[in-house]
Amino acid sequence: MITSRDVAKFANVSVSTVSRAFREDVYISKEKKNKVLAAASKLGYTPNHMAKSLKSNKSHTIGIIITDIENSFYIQITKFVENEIKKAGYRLLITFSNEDPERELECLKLLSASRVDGIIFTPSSRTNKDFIDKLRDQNILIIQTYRNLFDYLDSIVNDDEYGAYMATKHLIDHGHTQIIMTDQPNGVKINGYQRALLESNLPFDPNNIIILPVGFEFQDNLSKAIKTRNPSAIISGNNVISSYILKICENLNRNVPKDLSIIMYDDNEWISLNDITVVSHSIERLSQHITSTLFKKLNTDKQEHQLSTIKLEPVLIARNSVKNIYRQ
Amino acid sequence: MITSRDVAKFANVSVSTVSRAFREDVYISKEKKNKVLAAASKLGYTPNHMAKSLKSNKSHTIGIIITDIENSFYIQITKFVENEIKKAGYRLLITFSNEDPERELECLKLLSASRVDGIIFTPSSRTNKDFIDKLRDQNILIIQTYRNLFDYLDSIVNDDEYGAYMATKHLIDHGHTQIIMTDQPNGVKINGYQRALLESNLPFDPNNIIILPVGFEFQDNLSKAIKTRNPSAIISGNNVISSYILKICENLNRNVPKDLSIIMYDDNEWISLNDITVVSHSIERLSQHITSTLFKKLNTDKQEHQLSTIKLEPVLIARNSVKNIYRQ
DNA sequence: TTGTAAGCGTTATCAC
DNA sequence: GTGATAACGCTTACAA
Repeated sequence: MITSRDVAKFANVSVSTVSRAFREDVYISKEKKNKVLAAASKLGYTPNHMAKSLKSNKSHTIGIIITDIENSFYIQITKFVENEIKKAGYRLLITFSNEDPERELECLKLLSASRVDGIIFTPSSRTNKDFIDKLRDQNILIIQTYRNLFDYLDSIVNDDEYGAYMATKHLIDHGHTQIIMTDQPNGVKINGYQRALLESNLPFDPNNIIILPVGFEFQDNLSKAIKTRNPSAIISGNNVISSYILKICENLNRNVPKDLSIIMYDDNEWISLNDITVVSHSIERLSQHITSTLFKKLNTDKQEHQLSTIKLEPVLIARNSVKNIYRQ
Repeated sequence: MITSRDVAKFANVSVSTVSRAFREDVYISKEKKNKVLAAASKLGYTPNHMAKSLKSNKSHTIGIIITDIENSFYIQITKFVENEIKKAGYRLLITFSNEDPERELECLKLLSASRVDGIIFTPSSRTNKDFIDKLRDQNILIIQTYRNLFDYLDSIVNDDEYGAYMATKHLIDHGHTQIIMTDQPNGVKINGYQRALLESNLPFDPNNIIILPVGFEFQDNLSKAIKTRNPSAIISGNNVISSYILKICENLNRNVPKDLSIIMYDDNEWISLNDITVVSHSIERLSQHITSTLFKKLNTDKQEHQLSTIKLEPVLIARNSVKNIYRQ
């Protein structure tokens, strides 16, 4: 392994000079700096990030826990965030929890072991509260995105309640009354759904709600609900559920929007290509709020921190997956 | 920050005992181990990965450079690989090159600074050869996937040449002669395309080839080619190009497969939902070969290493995006 | 402006 | 089985 000592020897300087050559705002002559950099390049030396962090007690690393890698929404956010934090001289350590609290704990432990300066994550549940509190005690900044499950942590979420309200309202306005609402647990979409029904004096039927972790059971329940309850419309809680719905429609031979109207959550390329109406969140906006909140706190004293809970309003993009029943 | 010293003090043992409590196959009494672990848990201590690595000169980290995060193919592979290496006690450091050699170099430097034990990457070009050679000199294992651009590096690739041959042959067998072939630079698909034409005594027209980095210029050229050359079929080199093609078809009002037949590369959910014929690679198989190659080398002496170049055969999944011109 | 040396948190080595 | 201590590669007072 090439160390700063090797470079120092090669360039005929001390190790501290080598160290100085690799940082800004530090006293070093142009001449020596160039000499060191040339030697480093010749030897293929890169400063050891771990030794650096050990000394400075700052890893300059942000950890992110992605709950669901199949959901392109999270991937997009990760891409934006990585880009932003790289500009600020940080790196991103990406882990996958798969919406499983046990794996989430593993991720948290890995990030803790890596002594990350901050963690961005979508809590799968409140299961790991104790460990999260310990991390906070150790001055690790923790930001929740997408779901706000800990009221003492910063959060940047989409206003899903309002999104669901808009979607339900849009369907009601087009004459739908039998609407199935789907989502994963721990969401607030159902509240918006209920509110819209109430406002229009429509009955709320709990059998029209499918809230389950994604997986076979979800697909099965959904498929049965479509067959037996014969709804005129479905609202999909996220990208993964969306693909279930389209699969089921194909299997049951239901045409969208002739036999069944659909509104999905989280726009993407194939949803747009399939001309499906969505509740859309701006990924850029969400990502920007995440990184700006992160760096604001990272660069100020802990005493001055105040909780920031940001809720971003979605928009409804009307395409052609909702039938107007009144014009039948 | 909680260190092993804090835990040692709390549990009334030495730091060495704390260290021993956190590893297997080492002499320590059950009693002390439990005592230490309890203290650690109470204090919220996690061993500092960086200090450990610094000492052991092993980061137990594998780096991966994802060329294109928009391409779900790479995301799937990353997911599998992460899972596998985690089982082996390693962690995955994920970086994004965006097919840009300059960013690729940044990624390589970051991974080098992190002293990863191995790197999995799809080379964007041969631009960074010098730096890659330096990394190899420093005993960092480097594996190429998807593209084999360095003949002295291990590689696990799909047989794209054969895939393109199959796709072209399939189209020819269905009566197509005007076939546009698309891909990103540095690929070998064009060779398979040419071979299939040759075998069927069809002329090879270079104007039917669009090989460019993905982006606006690509879309523009492709759109023009479809309008002016009026091909009966297109082969898409990857997921990203695939979405361009569908967008263009929509804009130009070409129905698939009535007006234009399409074969895509790399199967995924929406391609399958849209009933499009694909050249498909098994992501599981590719990932397994990557991890098994990785660990085989990681666990043996460098002297015993021999180059492994694995080429995986794809399959053609015929769906309904190719018109049979003979049956017109 | 440059060099010397201590120390970051861990583990390996060696006593006990 | 357990504890003291040196060392990993780097940064940073402090000295020169």
